[in-house]
Parts: sequence; C-alpha cells; structure tokens
Amino acid sequence: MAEQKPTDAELEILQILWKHGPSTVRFVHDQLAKTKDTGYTTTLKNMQNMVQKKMLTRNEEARSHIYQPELKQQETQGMLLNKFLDSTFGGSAGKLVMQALGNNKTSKEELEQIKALINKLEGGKP
Amino acid sequence: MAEQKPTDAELEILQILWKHGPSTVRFVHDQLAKTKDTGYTTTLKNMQNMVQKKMLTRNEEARSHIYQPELKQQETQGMLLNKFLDSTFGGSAGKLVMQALGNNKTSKEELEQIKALINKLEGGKP
DNA sequence: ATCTATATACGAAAAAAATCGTAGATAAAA
DNA sequence: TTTTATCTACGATTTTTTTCGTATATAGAT
Repeated sequence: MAEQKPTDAELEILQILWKHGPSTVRFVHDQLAKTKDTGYTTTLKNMQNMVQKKMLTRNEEARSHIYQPELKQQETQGMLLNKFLDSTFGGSAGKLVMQALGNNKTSKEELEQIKALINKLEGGKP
Repeated sequence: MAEQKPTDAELEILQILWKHGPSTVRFVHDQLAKTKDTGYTTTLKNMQNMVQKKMLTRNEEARSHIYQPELKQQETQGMLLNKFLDSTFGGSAGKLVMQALGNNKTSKEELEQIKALINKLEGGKP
C-alpha cells in the first residue's frame, strides 16, 4: 500500500488531528469552520473517505467516533515536500530553502538551528 | 485579478516553459511525453486553458503558435511555497527548511550560500 | 493538383475532489 | 415518556481538473 497523497481538504483535516490528537468529527469540523465556510456532513464525509483510504482509523465504541491519523506527520510532510520540490522547484532543495528563508520571518532560534544542521551536514563545526 | 494557483498539469507545463523559454505545443508535449503517457490534444487544451486563465500568452503569427508564461517563475514559486508552507507545515518555514535540508543531498556550495543568507538575515535586524 | 502530416478549435466525456440533503438511530433534555 | 439535539450512513449533486475525439485548415511533399 503506497503512500497516498492527501488532497487539500484532507490535509486540512490531518493538520488538525496532528495538532490536537484523536478527535471527533464535531471537533474537527468546529476547527475548520473557524476559517472556512463548510457543512458538517462535508467534513464527516471527507473523514469517512479518509478512513476508507486508510489515512485515518477510528474508534467506534462511543456514539461519536474518534478519528486518528494513520499517517505520521513527519513522514507525510516529507513525502509532500519531495513532491513539491520536484513539481515546483525542479528538485532543488537549495533553491527552495533560499526562497523560504528569504520570504519569511524565521526566528533567530530557528535560524541558529538551521545553521547548526548545515554545519553538521558539512561535517564541520561552527 | 489575483494570482491563480496552477494545477498540477499546469505546473508541469510552466516548468517546461520556464526552462526552455517560449515554445510550441508540439515541443512542450514532446517534453511531457518523455515521462508521461499523454495525448497531444490534451496538452494543447491545457495550454489553451492556461491562456484563457492568463497564465500564458501566445503569439499566433505562425501556424504553430508560440506560448510563453505570463507568470514569472520566482513569483509563482514564492506563491506556491507560501501555500505549501501553510497547508503542510502550518506556516513554519524553519521546520520546512530543516526537513528539506535533512532529507536531501544539497551541495556544499548551496549549503554555504544558505549559511551566508542566514548570516545576512541575522545581521540585518537585532 | 493531390496526398499526407501537422496545426488549431471546440465540445464533451471521464476522472477526481468536494459538497450537501435526507433518513434513521441514539442519547440527552424536558 | 415525549421531544429535541446530535450522530452516522449514504446517495446524489456540483465543481474542478484532465483527457480526448472529431472537424477543419494549412503547409509541404509527391
């Protein structure tokens, strides 16, 4: 069973589950509704589809089923990153990183972390 | 008219045009066909649609029209990067960069470039 | 001049993704 | 107990994206 690429709507749901842990449809929908005009049964249907696609599992013991991601956040992000890298930056991680750092305000702490990682990759020291 | 997000098929076409400059449908299609099984009229239609959406313009003087991107590569990449950042990494450029550098082999030269950029960013504002 | 290869135009179908309405079950409130 | 609120199931519809067939025009080869 290959890694399946989540659609945009699915990714929004995954984000919420990754952030808040196993949740009911109601909870997920309430989160979505904060930023987006959408119906409850739409969210429900999407989550049911995701179970079918094995992106989520659910516990049906209670009347309100509890859903949780089957895909781990890091792995999924990595997979999506690779696809995005190919499709948008022709596979060049360097170009992507330059643009990501240039366009966005990244905290000093994170910048230091990144520098540290680069040094490690280079096998050298600061 | 806001920046429109290209679909996957559209992005493939944009990549080719960015890389090779203004081209005919035939050329673009031949490039696509190297890695993908697709019909000529499919590519044609996609490119026509892109003209309609103002993602491409075309010169109709010759029988074979010459298409060229209306969207600049950098701007488009930036726009897509921002969306990707939000949808997949919850907006954290730092996390994305860490993962991009970790997962991929980036050349020493690029790593140095990135370090230089970070230093510049850090120097600019205390 | 005729035939062949190659263009564009354009509608429409197929596929993929997202939305929603309604029915029926169950729990909680009154 | 009766009513009301909330849940899932599920089909159907809508929207978006992708694909392709066919008609028609034109250039170049024979």
